[in-house]
Amino acid sequence: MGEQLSKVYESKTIEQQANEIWSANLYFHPEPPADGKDKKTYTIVIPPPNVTAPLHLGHALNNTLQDVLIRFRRMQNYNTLWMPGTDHAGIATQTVVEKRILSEEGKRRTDFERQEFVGRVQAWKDEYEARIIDQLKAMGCSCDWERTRFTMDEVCAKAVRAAFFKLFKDGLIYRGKRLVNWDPATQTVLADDEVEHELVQGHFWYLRYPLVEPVNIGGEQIECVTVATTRPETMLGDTAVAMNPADKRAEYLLGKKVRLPIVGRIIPIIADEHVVLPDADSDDEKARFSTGFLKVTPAHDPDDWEIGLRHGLEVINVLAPDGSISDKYGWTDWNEIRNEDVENLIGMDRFEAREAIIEWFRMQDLLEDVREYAHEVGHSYRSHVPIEPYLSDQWYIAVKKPIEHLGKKFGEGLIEGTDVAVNSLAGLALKPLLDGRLRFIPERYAKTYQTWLENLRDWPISRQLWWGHQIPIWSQTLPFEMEDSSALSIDKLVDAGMVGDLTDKIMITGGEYLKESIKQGCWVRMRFLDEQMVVIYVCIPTLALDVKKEVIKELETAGFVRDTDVLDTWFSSALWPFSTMGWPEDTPELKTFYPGNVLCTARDIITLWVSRMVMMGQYCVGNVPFSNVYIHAMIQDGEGRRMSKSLGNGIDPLVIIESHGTDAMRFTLTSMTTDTQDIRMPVVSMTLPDGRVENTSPKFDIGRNFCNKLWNASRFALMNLEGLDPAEFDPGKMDITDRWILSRLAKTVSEVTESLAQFKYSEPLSSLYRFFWNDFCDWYLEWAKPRMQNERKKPIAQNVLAFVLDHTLRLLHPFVPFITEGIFQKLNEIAPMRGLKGVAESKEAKALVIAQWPEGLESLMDEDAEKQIMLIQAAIRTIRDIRSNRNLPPNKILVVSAKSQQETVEILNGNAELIQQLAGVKEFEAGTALVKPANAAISIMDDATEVYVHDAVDLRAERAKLKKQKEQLEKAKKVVEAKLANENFVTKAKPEVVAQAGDRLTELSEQLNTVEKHLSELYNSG
RNA sequence: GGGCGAUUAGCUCAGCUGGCUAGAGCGCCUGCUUUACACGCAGGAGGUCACAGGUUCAAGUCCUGUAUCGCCCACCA
Repeated sequence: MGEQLSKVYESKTIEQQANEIWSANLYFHPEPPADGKDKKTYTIVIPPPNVTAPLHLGHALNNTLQDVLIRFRRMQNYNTLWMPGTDHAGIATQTVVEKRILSEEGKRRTDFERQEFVGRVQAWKDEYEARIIDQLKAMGCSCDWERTRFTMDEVCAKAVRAAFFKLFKDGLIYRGKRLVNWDPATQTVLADDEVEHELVQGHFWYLRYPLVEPVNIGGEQIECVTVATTRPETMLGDTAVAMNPADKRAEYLLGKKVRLPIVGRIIPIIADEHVVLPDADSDDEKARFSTGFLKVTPAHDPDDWEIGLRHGLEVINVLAPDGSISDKYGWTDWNEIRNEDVENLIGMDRFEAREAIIEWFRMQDLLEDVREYAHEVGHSYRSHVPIEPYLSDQWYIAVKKPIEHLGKKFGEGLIEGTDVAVNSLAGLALKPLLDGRLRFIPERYAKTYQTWLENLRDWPISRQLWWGHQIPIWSQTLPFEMEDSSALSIDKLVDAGMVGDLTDKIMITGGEYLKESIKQGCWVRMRFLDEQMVVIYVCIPTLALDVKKEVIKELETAGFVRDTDVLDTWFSSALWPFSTMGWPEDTPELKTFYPGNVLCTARDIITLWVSRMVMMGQYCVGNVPFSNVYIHAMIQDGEGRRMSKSLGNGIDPLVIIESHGTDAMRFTLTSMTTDTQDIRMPVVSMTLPDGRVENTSPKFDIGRNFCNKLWNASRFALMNLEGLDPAEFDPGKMDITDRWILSRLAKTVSEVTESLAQFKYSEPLSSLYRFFWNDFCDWYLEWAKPRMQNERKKPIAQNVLAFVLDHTLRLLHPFVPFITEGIFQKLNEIAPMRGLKGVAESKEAKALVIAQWPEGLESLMDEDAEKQIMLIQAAIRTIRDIRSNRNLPPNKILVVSAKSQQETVEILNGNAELIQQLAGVKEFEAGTALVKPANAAISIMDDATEVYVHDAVDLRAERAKLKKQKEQLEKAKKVVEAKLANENFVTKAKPEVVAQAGDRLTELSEQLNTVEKHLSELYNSG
């Protein structure tokens, strides 16, 4: 016989004890089945948290939701795997470490050797990874900790190289130009989300560009075209002037040439839809400022870059990395155009040059106008200087290129209504959505995914960082010789037999080592710079093997250099669902647990992450990585703002765990999870016992109150379960409250099971809440109290109580795992054998975490019992209402009678004891022809049952109450009558709806009659 | 600019295929040391479901428009 539950619920102790049980038994560590198959599996891979910082409340939500699913399925006997791990988060992590080193040591990244700096980041990662894993454990996450991965660990790194190699070999990785966000102050590239937009009070300068030959438009001689710009200094790199083909002036000006001021470059006037037509009255600010002529600077503006691509314009870069004007970084026509005016500008900072150029235009009378203009300008979030779009070479993945050898498996041609090939990477991700193999919950998010993929552009994957997967490519620029220089393309070379497999026909001096590297599995590609020079790229599949090390050594001896860039963080994230399982090896894990079942994440990374995982899962493994994508809400504060460090409105999950307990936190988070896109959580501060002041939310009290109630109800139950003997159970001896609570339990089981399977959280939890609190605690336990004192009734009540408690714990376990496990362990000690012999069994389990999920209780549903109890409850509420209304003290024992129709009378009399117990009534009697005692208070129930509480009359209160009731009834009756008088309603509405209205009218009439009768009696009696 | 969403009680939210006499928790009011729980028990007040039209026998629910708020994506000559 065990000790009872402690008087006070202490979350910390309970959490610790449960964690010990779970980890000692490795319950979260599934083995791939020895026989290789059969058991159904359920897999979730964690969205790996970034190692930049400890977890926040959003993580708590995200991981709680996953854990609910995993625990639910584990109890349903699935072989469940929840794969945990963390993400190296390239730029974000590198930045936080750089910041810390700068503030603590005053050093910059460039003060370190690469290896040394990476070591520093590694140290940060080790610290935060450990903290994050601890946090996840504290949150109760039932991850398979034995399989914890990190996106840059050896297993994942191998997958990254394998995937990269595969893409490279398939010709999907190429080198291309791209405008990046350049921070001239720190001289680094910034990701888009590191660019802060600030409203800047700037100017629009209107610059005149002289035409080479004047043009006559409608009798008017035009000497110049005027362009409007906010960044005049970029004009040095202009290579065209564009106008909208719909512009009236277009027919005279298109194809004409302009002499670019200062530079003297002759540039064409071209047509492009992108140009906004001028309109002084337009709502569109651009149209108001536009002259209809747009200077095109492909090297210094993203839009212009696109225009340049469309028209094959020259790209001239006039800036040095520090933001000064320079002829050294891609000013291709410098030698032809150089003149004194331009040379004067060289070396000037971009803003200095801006002034100088404006001044030049002013002097030459080419500055037509200057207008004030407020606009958003991207600034570096680090140095706060305006960012400069800067042209650079980057690695790309071709996402729309059909992959020939996948045509057989995935099909060929375009997906209907799109320009996406089925067997392109984009197609591989899009098709499963369209044919239903991939589903979003809520469904609306499928649209985000679909539009993104349909409009996808090639994926730039290189980043100029040190922290990340270094690109596994060695390259060298070499001279080459070829007779037919007009055919400079890889395809042509292949055709000419010059490249082939690249095994033995390399025509580059000293190419022997390439042969060897190819023999070792490397893949080689070429890119021709011009007619003499070619870049040779060698991709190495994996660096794990010693033999590859030798290849590398040879390559490096021969002058090849490894690319210094690293891969975009999302590249390794895209592989996460299978890199964690050991791909490219055909591991038992991969065979057993891939593809997974559900991915659970927030909507902001549907495009960045979800789509890419599907893409790479299909491409690398040949199947979608998961069939369901559950998108949960994002947590905001009470004002609807995102929780963030800078606003100081964040809530630390560890603080809540400390103050309210993990289960309370989980309860609150899941109860708030409906399919809305945001959840608001009012933030207030609280003082912890040790004096710390921290943010919290009153919302968490809901969870804490629930846990406290669960603890106490269980404590009470357990106190009454000593000596329980299932052999003493006899189904025939169950009373109506037993039948009722079992029926309610059975319904709750089916509701919870069904809605959990549909990824609902708030719904099953509120079913459980109602069942546990309102049915079980408020009614069943109260009714059971006296039975526990009765030796004859006790065994039945005990057995039902134990069964219901046992099942309630099982149902609640996915949501509040710790407290339920703790109580379950006690229940096992005090009442090890449970089950309702001949009615339902309760499968034994050493621990709740692996106990069987309730099922097959349908036979316990009992409409008769539910109907009767509902009536009894209504009667009790009516009596309680009178008591409260008439100020009858709670301890005053009442005498009550009731008048009703036969059926009701029988139910009430048959259960008089139940009414007496919970309404504080000493005598209760119902009858069809009872007369109201003169001094009785009366209340009329919905079914017109009249309840008389003796010796409690208060004429004034009575009249007021009945009068109010009468008014309400009359109003309601009128509505129903009007409905039924409407012929359209009677003929067109569904028959059951009409019948319902009819019943309702009868009920209302009866009630109203009764009320009126008593009302008139009251008046008659003075 | 494109897309997605929200607007229901003082607060945070349910209300799914139209049938509603619109619900829950918190907060508020009244009463209560009822031997599991005051993190509790019993009772109660509180809503022209953002606004304007429309469809329908019937609209919180469907359609159109307006307003306000929010998010994502693109962009900012």
